[in-house]
Parts: sequence; structure tokens; C-alpha cells
Amino acid sequence: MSNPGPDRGPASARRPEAAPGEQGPVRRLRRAERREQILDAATRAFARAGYTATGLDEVAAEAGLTRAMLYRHFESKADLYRAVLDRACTRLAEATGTDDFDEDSIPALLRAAAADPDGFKLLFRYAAREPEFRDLIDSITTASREIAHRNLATRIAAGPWLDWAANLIPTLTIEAVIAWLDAGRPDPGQAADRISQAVHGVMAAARPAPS
Amino acid sequence: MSNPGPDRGPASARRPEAAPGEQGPVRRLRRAERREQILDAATRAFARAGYTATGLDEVAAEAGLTRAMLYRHFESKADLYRAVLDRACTRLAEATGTDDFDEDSIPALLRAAAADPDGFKLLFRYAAREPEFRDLIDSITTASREIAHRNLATRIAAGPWLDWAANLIPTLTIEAVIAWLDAGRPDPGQAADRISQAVHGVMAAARPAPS
DNA sequence: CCACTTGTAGAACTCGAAGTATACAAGTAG
DNA sequence: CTACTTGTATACTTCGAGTTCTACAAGTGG
Repeated sequence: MSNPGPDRGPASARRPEAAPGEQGPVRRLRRAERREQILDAATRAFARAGYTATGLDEVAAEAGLTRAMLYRHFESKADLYRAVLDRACTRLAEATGTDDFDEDSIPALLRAAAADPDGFKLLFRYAAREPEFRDLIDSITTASREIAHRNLATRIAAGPWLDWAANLIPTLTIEAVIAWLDAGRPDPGQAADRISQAVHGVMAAARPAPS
Repeated sequence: MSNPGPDRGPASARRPEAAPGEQGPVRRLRRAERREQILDAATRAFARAGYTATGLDEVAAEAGLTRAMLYRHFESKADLYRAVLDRACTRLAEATGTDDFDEDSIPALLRAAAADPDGFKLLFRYAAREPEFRDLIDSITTASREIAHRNLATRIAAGPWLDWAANLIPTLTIEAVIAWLDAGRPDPGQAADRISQAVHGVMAAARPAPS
């Protein structure tokens, strides 16, 4: 027992809410704020090298706290990491409609990536490769593939090339967004058009017999 | 001391070479053969989950050996992993010309990926993200980017979109090859044409102002 | 036969990083 | 003031996995 986790047991109904902007240059944060700040720092730290290669000391240093404080907010390293990925997934799902693909999907993806670039990269560059945590992002990737498959099926005959394109297009889209982040995020409007055009290029390449 | 590494000290000039095909159903292999067999097994094992997530027990089991034997061929887990990556890099460099990009580059890449799919995936899906080992593949990725940059510079004005395309095109190519492997490797000739077409689609998307 | 190598089996050692514990300092609400 | 929470600092324990060691079995070439 002796669970130091998120919800402290007794007598924790304190500070229901504070008057907004009550504190000037304060050092101490209320529980929820501190938790968010830790998640921000952990996202940054983990985005540099992934789960196993990042020690809790690095996370604590990034947050400007001691390791002990992390354990007052999260039960374990894995718990913290899941919380980081969960938040990133949730933000992504809120920013982009999860359901289908339309002409606003790519702009929405660009907005989401720009709003939380570390979380975005962490999800697709690391979490997608970590067996223990892949499940968190698998719902997104498999959904993307299914949507792509469905949309392509109207234009491409069933077969290996349809599967090929349905796998490749979501990956291309994500990588194009990351490359856009790395290029300094030029002109989001143009970026959406260019990425869309690139996707259409792959779709064209997947059509029946090119010879 | 007591180095169990690759070159055993004294009196190891044994078995200079054996007559080819001398052994029928033998269990014991000569040093170089066993080493290759271990590298094969390690490539398979590491390709499933990467360096840290794969234990030496799994590698040994994949090779059908005990952990102790691994240490008679490699000094450490890191040494073994580097040897695996080295071999995969070398094969890749031999199969594809390292120098420039021509119309045989994509077929060559497909041949290389088909010849050693586990090594190929291991390099690009895992090693590229592992800080400790990134250096082994960095020469390849930076070279690809430079070649792409150089080739695109004749058709696209310098600026963020040139950088964007130069980063994206090598990634797209690699991912397209992996998607081709995952789709069951249909028709390599068509695959090369389709991938080439997809690359041209991204190039078109990177040209000046699309509006 | 003998020297040497390949191989098994398994215990023991090591070490870094996760996780736990305790003591103390300081802000905040009632 | 008092109770409680947030915070620091540091020492300690635990544990998994890499690494080492020893003992023994069996094939191989000279």
C-alpha cells in the first residue's frame, strides 16, 4: 500500500478553486498546475530520447524539481510516461476529428503539431516503436490506415498496391508534418496544400499499372 | 584481461580452411560461420523491439545457444549490436551506390531491402532513434539528405521548402520500401516505378507557390 | 592419445536506475 | 497559532539485466 499517487486520501478537498490571478511571483503551485508542469517537462525530456533512454533524474531536472516530487504525482516512471502519452493523444484527437478525412484534416494536423511539437514527435517517433506503450497510439495509427484504405478503395483496385498506399499515406503525412516543423514551420496554409499534393502524388503512384 | 573477444590469443591458427562441403549433419560450426549465424539471429531478435527492449536471453534463444556463447564471440551486448548494424550498413552500402542518385538507385534499394529485410527495418525503424547508435546510420541519412538537396536545388528555389523536401524525400523512399516489404513485396519492377512516381509527387509539391 | 575448441548449464557478481524512507524547511488556509 | 501541503536533500533498498566464472561434456585435428 502507501500509495503516493494522484489522489491523496483524506483531507484533500482543499483549495476548491482559487481566485484567478491571485498570486504574483509565487514558487509553490497547486497540485493540478504542478502536475501539468511536470507533464510539460516530461514531454520535453522524453521527446529527446524516448522512454528507456531517459532517466527520472533528467525529467526532474527538466521540471526543476527533485525526483521525490515526481513520485508524489505519479506512481512510477511508466505511469508518468503513460500520462504524457495520454495527454498528447487526447490533444491530438481533439485537434483533429478522429472520424474521417476531409480537406480540413491536414490543416488540423498542422495546428496540432504546432501547438505541441514535442508531444507530436514523441508519439510518432518513439512511442510507436516502444512495445510496452505502442497500444496508446495504435488506435490512432490503425484508424488512419483504415480511413486511408476506405478512401483509396474507391479509386484503386483491391490488392497489394492498395495495402501499400494505405500504409504509406498516413506515414507520409506524419513525416511531412514533422519535416515541416523541422523546417521552421513556414506558412501553414501553403504547408497544407503541399502536403495534400504530396499525398495525391502517392495516390497517383498506387493506381493500377503505371507502365 | 581475460578477453573473450573476437580474436582468441594463442594457437588459434587452426582450421585454416576446410574442404568445402565436408560435413553433413554437424552440430559444431567453425568460428566465422557461428559468428555469422549469431549475427543473423541477433538481427532478427533486435528487429522486433530494438536494442534496450531486447535481452541477451532472447538473442541467445533465437540463435539456439546459451548466453555464454555470445560472449565468446562478442565483448558485450553493445558490441554485438554494433556488429549487427555494421553488417547491415555495409550490405546496404554495397547494394546501393553510396555516391549519387540515378534511375537504378530505387531498384537497388529494393534489392537490398529484400535481401535483408530485418536488417533494413532495424536500421531505419530503431537504430535511427537510438542515441547511442545513431552515428552508424547517420552517415547514410545525412548523405541521402545532401544528395536530395543537391538534386532538388536545380528545380526548387532555396528556402524552407527546399529543406522540407530534402528531408522528406529520403524518409518517404525508405518508408515506401518498408511498406512494400509489408505488402508482400509485389512486383519489384512496378514497385520501383511507383516509388519513383511518389518521389516526383513530393518534388512537385515542393515547387514554388502552389496557390 | 592429447591439446584444443565448441558447446551446455547454471551460479555468482556488478551496477545503474527505479523506487522508498526519513528528516527538515517554508508557504498557506482556517 | 496550528494543521496541512509543497518542497528540498539525501541515504537507503530493490531489482533486473548485463557480465563473469566455474565445471563439465563432446567433437576435431595432429
